[in-house]
Amino acid sequence: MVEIKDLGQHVGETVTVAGWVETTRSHGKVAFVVLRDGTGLAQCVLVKKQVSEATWEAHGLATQESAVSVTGEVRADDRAPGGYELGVTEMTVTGQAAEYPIQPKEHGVDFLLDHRHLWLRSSMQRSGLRVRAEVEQAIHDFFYGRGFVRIDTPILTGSIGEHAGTLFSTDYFGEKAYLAQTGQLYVEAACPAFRKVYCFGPTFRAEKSKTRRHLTEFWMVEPEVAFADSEDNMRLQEDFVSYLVERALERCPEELEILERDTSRIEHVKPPFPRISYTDAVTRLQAKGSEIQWGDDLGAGDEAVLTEDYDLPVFVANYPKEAKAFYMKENPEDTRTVLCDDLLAPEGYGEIIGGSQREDDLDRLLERIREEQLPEEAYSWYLDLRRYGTFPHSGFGLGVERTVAWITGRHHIRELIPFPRLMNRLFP
RNA sequence: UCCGGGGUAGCUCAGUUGGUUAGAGCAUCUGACUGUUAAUCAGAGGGUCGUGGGUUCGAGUCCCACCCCCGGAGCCA
Repeated sequence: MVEIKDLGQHVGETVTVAGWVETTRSHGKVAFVVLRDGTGLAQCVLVKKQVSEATWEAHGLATQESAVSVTGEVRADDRAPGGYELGVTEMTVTGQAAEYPIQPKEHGVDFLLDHRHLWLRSSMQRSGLRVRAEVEQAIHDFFYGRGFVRIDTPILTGSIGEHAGTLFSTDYFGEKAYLAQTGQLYVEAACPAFRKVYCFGPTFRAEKSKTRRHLTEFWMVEPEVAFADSEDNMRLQEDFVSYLVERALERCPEELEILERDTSRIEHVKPPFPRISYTDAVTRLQAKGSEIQWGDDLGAGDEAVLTEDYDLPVFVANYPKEAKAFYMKENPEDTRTVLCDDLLAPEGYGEIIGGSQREDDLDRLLERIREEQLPEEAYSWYLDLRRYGTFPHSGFGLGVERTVAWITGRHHIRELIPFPRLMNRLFP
């Protein structure tokens, strides 16, 4: 059996391909079947006089998305999508499809999400998910190439990452367990073992967010580097994000074209990215008429205003302590703030990275845990990391779906994960 | 949780100041056609107008309550 992507190497030969019917067009004595096999599309041409009765009848049974097996001669033809077509000698329907719910036309989002298991077959969805897969591979390649060790962190966890209110809880043999909302604390623990580590997996947030940027289950990659400060951290981030964009451009040009992505918007994404401090950002926003006060976290509108001046992702660094998580290191140059950064993607895609230098001083970390009224016992093992050879270290988390949404130019991140979990959607 | 929009055929939608038997396109089925590109043409079947109540001679349309969906805010990646 031949894969459709290789048809060009078999011109003049008789081959067999198998796949699913995208559309059929019948004309009485000649019929066209467009076949998708997962590697490409091929137009199959049936001429009534030249095929058996069984094969001619098979085209009538080949309803949209039926699985079929087709044998025929490969020939080059400009009229065929892809440039090659199959002059059919034999076709059999191996899995006839019932009336297919998704038609080649506009559908509502709710309907499509109800049929996500079928929607995956559509060309835009195939393209978006293929870019996702490429970006995920690029993530591994980037870190592997730089000597990082991958650490798989637990999904079921007893300790808490950041804020208790946004955790999913579940019963764990009579005890309460939480679905991880970050692997960070665990990669910090692995840092003294391997120096440079990262985790990559699903994370869970029970936030009641209904926006195009939110999922309750999303994938995050979180590197952690020993002896790296906040500046080193941002340099790693811009190198990393640039590499992901470059890989998608290099290896998914067809997918980006199907997605109608204007690639000129991302082709120049290369280090360095602009950096502004939180304090400067507030001044700038106030000059533009924002009501924001120093100490407030940046709202979605503020982020949009800040990014509109750039066509690169923008770092906003050193937020007020109160707006950020307990584990971030105090900024020695302005103790109201912490050494951290958010990376805001252009074109309104929002925050794709949150990173920071970690607090490595035991007493200050303890103080912050108490200030935030977090359960101290649950963090005893995390505090041990400061007791036994504490060291400066930094890391960040990059949201895969938001990043891929930006790279592909898709409006909503739910299209960039195979089976999105949203506030009101647990099926399929 | 708050603000805004919406729910009519399998799907996407139209439906006038309340008025006879609720429409269109696509999909499905039947027929015609030897080169289509979301083929075209002719015909057919297909409806609990989100749910419950109310006003009215008469409600898809007006009123009340509830359910569900979408978008945004907050929160975050």
